[in-house]
Amino acid sequence: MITTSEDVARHAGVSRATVSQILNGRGQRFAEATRDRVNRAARELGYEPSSAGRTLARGSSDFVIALIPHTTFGATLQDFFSRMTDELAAHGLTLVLRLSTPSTASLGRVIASMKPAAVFSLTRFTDEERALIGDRGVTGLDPSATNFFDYNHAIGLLQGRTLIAHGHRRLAFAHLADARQDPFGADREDGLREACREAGLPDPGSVGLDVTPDDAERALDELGGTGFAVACYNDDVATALLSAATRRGWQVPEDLALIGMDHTTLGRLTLPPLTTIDYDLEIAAEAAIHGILTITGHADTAERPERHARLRVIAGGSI
Amino acid sequence: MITTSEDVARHAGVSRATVSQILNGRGQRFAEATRDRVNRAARELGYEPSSAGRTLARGSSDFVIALIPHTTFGATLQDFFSRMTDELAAHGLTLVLRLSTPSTASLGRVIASMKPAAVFSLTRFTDEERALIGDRGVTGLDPSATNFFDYNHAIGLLQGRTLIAHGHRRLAFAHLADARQDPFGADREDGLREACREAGLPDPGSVGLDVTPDDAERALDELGGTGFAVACYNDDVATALLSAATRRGWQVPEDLALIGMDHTTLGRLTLPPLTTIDYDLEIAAEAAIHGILTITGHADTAERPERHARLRVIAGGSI
DNA sequence: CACACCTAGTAACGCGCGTCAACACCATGT
DNA sequence: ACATGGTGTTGACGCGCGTTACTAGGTGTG
Repeated sequence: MITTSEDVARHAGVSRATVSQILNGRGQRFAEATRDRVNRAARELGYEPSSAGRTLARGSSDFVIALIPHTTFGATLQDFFSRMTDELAAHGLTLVLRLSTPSTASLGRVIASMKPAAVFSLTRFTDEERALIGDRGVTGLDPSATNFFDYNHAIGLLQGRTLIAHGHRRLAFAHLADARQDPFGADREDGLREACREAGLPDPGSVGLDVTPDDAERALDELGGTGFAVACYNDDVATALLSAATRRGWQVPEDLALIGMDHTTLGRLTLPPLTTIDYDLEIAAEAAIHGILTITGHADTAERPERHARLRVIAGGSI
Repeated sequence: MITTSEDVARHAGVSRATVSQILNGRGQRFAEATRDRVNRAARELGYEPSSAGRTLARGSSDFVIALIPHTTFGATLQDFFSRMTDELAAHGLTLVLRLSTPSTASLGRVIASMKPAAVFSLTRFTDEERALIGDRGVTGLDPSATNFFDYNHAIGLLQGRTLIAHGHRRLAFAHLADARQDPFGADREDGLREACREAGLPDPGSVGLDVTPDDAERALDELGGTGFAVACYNDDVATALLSAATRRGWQVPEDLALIGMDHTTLGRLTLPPLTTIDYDLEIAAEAAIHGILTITGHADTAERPERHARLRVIAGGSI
């Protein structure tokens, strides 16, 4: 049931070497009739080269490992990876997803055994991870390698500027308490801090919370009363704070202003609806894809997508 | 930088065949001293067998492909797959995640080239998928193969019984309108229908909606007025309906009763908090893992986890 | 006619590994 | 002295593929 290049060769009446070359782009050297015969045979037999054989012969596989952050994997991220999967597949690369676990041992084993063409992560590699990848002779791609998809600073900055433009002057950033869930938090808070500096405001405060009624209330206490404008790690955090504030009888945005991030569907359902930031993953995906194709030597054109992050403020009623 | 079994052999002063056998459990036949030398050498050199070589020699790889449904990939599912990753790794299997795309072509290519030990899916394979997998001589595992993790019928049933126990008599099921996002909907509605039959009630109604304010309102209209008790596909759907009902001035649960599913954090934040169902993925994970180990011939013990779904109703204020 | 030079295609090798028949060695029995 | 039976180890093969040196046949050139 499994078709090998040998089968294709026999079926086309040529040698295996011929098949291999024709199917791998080195086909100019052959007569057009032969090319056609081979291509047709491959198609008719449903031939799909064995990844293992190919890997062995070439020294590295066609797999690209994407580390997926331990954060909610909503529709946006799904589309992102879905897009990447298709685009890379068009270049013969197979995207494979791995949950990024705290223990790097498992990642090390996978990299060593898989010999991926590249390792990709939306979050910055830890030093451990970087070492692991480098040691195996694999190239990694993370936001630090290119600024194309490091929008997190820009996100915090935009949140800050938006709040400030609305006249808010006491700013704070709300993280997710669980650090694993908060992979982009530090960068975003950085951005917020920069916005404060620009406006001559003191550095923003910082709280961390779980998305639960109780912990949101605690976070409100930690913040220290009303009058704050909070840039939230994401819409879930904003929703939790909004809910706690409402229960407490605070008016949003008068007593507490909130700006979220992600433009989630649930964020549109609150009262007031959240003001939030929309993040164009389309462009980020393009950048990531281009980066990977470059690394793996598949980049067809030298042109690189120069467009920058397209962040949009989605007006709600929470600031 | 890459260590091969040849290196290990040289370092331990034995042949490659010896290394291979000792490292693959066929080591009883060797002297203990030799075993130790080989194991130590492998450890010192950080040897990790090449997946490609192994695959080629054995005919099938150590990869297990998990198709992840096109639905929100929240903390629960993450934990589920995280657990599977670790557990399978302990048996030498590498779990690899793939987004399940509508087009099966891509999946076919991946299966053909990867020769996975198994393909796993939380949702039932489509006929296309099943054919694809079978043709390549790969075994698949989906809920239909074992009832261990097909809890969806049970979920709908429990939602129905719970609503009925609270005195509700006009029931309906609320799907997500986007079929891709609603992979478990049909099974759950089935369960709800059974609950209605049990109680001698007419078949439940059925609506589909997007999680947006406007579409939730439309769904309320489609339902046809107040007095319904709605079993929702998940907490997001319930939240959308709750939000729309509140905006419309309906009282929950008096005018509209809602029961969700998933016990999401955001569902705890609404007013009233959602009554919902909690799903013990731990047990489902065990079942799935056991299934895969059986398929791949790695099952160490014949004992199979006999425990059944542990579904719990989480009391809120919405029914 | 000898020679160089293309064109079209192939034989042969090695990638890293698992497997198994075969072998060397030694102790035991006859 | 030789056969017998372990025990411990290895040589050699093949998995499917990409690659390279090479051959066979044709086409000019001096």
